Amino acid sequence: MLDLAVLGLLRAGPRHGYDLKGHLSELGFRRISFGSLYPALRRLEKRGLIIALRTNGRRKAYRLSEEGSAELSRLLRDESHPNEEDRRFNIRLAFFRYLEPALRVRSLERRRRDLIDRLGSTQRSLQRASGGTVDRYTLALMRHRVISIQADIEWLDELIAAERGKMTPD
Amino acid sequence: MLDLAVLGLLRAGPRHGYDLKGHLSELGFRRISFGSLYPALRRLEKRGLIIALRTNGRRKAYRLSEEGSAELSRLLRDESHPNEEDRRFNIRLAFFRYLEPALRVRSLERRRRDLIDRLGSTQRSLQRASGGTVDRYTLALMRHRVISIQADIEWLDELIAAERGKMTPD
DNA sequence: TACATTTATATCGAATCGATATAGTATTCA
DNA sequence: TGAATACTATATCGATTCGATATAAATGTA
Repeated sequence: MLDLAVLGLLRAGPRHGYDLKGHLSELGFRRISFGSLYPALRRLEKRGLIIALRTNGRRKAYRLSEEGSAELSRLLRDESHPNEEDRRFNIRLAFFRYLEPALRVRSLERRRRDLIDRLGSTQRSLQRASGGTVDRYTLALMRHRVISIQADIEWLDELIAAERGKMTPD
Repeated sequence: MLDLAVLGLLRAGPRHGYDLKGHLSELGFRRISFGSLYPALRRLEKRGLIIALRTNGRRKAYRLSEEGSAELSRLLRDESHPNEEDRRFNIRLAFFRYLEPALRVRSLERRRRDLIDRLGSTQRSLQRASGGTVDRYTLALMRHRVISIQADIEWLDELIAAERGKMTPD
């Protein structure tokens, strides 16, 4: 998942570790730690997906290689994750411009299906729980979760509509 | 974090691993894997916080010990996590009934402050980004994040109001 | 009876977290 | 000027968590 984020950021130009962390925070992925970021960079370098450009002093900038660019495309396209994690979808979305336009709607619709599933199961457990079995905090939590998922679905619908509008400008 | 969830669930009575996983899913924590759950159970058992009740066959049920109950209280009270993870707050909320009532509002207000901080920094990076530097997907992501955080804050305000209303029923 | 599904525990390597160490560079301000 | 403080930057460590997979008993069903 970090691999995806790192490759995505480097697509726009070379950056060093600390810099990447800053940009990840800006994008909303605040909780990615250096303890995963630096190992990820070495991992990607070893696989030849990124190339270290030694700059002044200790600072090491990395740039995306050809293979790295190909791997980024592959990760963005990747449909092997049914019921993908929220964070992973968000990262993919942040680099959607690097995904072939034709695959974008497909990807958004898959996400929509996942959320609809999740909404269903959350609503079912809420119904089971409403029979007086759970306390008010748990109930509040479950209700809020339903509302959040619904809001996410509506937002996705807007994204899908916008994407369709762009595809067939009639 | 899993420790908190496991202790919280066992507070209500003995359960075995698979059962715990099911209840965690019901509560909305769907992505907790057996690869973390079973090690967590052994960890907690070794610390004497839970006690294995060997039932029929391979099935192992666990019950909360006195020390486990104390540790649960400690974890629920715990204020050593500034800017706590979303999931962790949600787990704490799910077991709020085991937190001393006087500390509940405090805890909710701390969460509110965290979210206000987060809203501020998200809005600031959105503003920086609105200067035409980022693509529409990233922008959509950032805007949605702002709206989600605002919704979370409003929901928290309801919880706080309800909690206050319960405290001073005049 | 034979087969599939569900329940249940377990393990493994890899990824990630959270805390901490280290050190160079900038800023502040007495 | 020099000392203290904050920020930039990379790195490492142990513990936790993930995701995939293995195994097998119990249960459903054709």
